[in-house]
Amino acid sequence: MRWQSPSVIASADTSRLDEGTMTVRVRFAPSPTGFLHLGGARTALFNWLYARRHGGTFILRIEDTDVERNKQEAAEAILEGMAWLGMETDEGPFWQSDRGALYREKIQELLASGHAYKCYATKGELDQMREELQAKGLKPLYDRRWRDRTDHPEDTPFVIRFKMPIDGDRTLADAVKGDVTFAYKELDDWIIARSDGSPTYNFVVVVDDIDMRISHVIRGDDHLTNTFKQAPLYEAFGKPLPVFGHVPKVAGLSKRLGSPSVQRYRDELGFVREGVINYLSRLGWSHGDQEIFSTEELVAAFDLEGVSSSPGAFDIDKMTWVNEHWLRALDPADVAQRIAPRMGIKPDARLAAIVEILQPRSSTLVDMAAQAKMFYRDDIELDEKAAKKWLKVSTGPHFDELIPKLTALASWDRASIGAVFEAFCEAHELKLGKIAQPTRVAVTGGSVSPGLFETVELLGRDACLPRLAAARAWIAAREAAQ
RNA sequence: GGCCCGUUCGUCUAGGGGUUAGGACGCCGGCCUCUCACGCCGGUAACAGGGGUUCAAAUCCCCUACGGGCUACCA
Repeated sequence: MRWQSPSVIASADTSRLDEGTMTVRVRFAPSPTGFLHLGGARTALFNWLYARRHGGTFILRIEDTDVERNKQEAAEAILEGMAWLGMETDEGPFWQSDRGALYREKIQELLASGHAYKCYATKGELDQMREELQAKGLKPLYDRRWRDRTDHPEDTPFVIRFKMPIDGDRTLADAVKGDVTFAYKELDDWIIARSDGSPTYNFVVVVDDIDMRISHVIRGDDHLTNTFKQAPLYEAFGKPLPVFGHVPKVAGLSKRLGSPSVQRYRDELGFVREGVINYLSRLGWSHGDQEIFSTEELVAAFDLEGVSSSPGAFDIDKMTWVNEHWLRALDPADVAQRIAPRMGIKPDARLAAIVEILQPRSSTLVDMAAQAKMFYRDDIELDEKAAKKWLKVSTGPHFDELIPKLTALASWDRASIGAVFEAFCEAHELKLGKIAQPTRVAVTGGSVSPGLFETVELLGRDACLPRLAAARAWIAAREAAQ
């Protein structure tokens, strides 16, 4: 509980620091300028987990005030991505574009209470002021020239600025970063409403967070300094500060290409949601040495103290490993449901059985679907290298003996099939490999596949017997050519 | 430039005065074995640098370097 240092309590709402009694209300507030990428998904996840952990409320707010840059399909993709990951929202989505009346009302309130004022300085005037300050090597902050003026020019455009404290320090107890101190002289009276009357980002965030009674603001650490602009605003409204937790952003998510959407990880790369959730949760958060977490385990274990204060890098190899784990842990019938659409078929018991033998050797659904296709082909092509190596003339007699026995099998199941091969090996004092590999090549065309007996079983009698006969013919042809 | 935040194996991280600095991914080697995988066993590899404080520093303090953020009538 590093945020409970005495110097800090004085500036924050102490009642909210008591985990036992407070009501947790958190939010994820994306701006719909792009799709939901992994970084955003992680921020959403931390909030969602925190809410679930504490029996709180998870709120979704779409920050679409910048009409120019917003795209409807982006907002929909964000919603869809969150739904896929299983992060259901308790309230919302709320759209900031619907909330203009509230913002206008709050701006008037601040004007009336004297916490904000109209600034009639023109853009040119401001530019000149900044240039002069910079020429003197000073920080280009607004000089508050209209803060205390009482005259109001007619027909002159104005912006509305918030009266920030002029000096002094502020220490905020960040739940992730610890105590952070900032000097007010670094900040100026920032604009809360533009000359067209529209409210600015830092203002609407606070209005909304107050209105939605947000108790914990868990967001990217690019907002850390914004927090010091926002804090006095809470006080101007006479409201307590929420607990802030600034999470370091994820590094290494391909900047040039833009980071891929979660949908791409799902659709093109074939990751399962359990794997994505598990990987994302562990990127920048840890719980001892544990690597594998089900969503339920995450809900039980997640806390802000385990969040690292330094940024982590995205690593596709580790994400793939986590995904492999979940792909194997999932019920085969469930996985069959997930890969069937990728293969253009309907899931059934046979596909589930195929999934089961592919689970230990698949990294992703894409990978698994590709391997499963082998079981749905009408014919095969013998791999030349494999055939040359394993379909030796000497194996001809082996096939002659095995084919009738397999043909005579009453039940085409892996145990019965295995028994045929084992009896054969015992009778001839051969290692299983001597006959398993030639058979594998005969029925699959290549030298790599899941276990032979399962493969033969699932390929089915109708596929295997003709293929064995064809391989026998191939050997005969080879013999004749010698 | 100013301010804020950060820096433990290649990567994710544990550890917060006394540890052979632990785990995981990756990589390498071995075992298992009908192939490929899975699994199991083992190996590789880190406290950014410099000063302090201390009997003792990866852990506390300061400086430097590097990385990131903020510094808009963007969000």
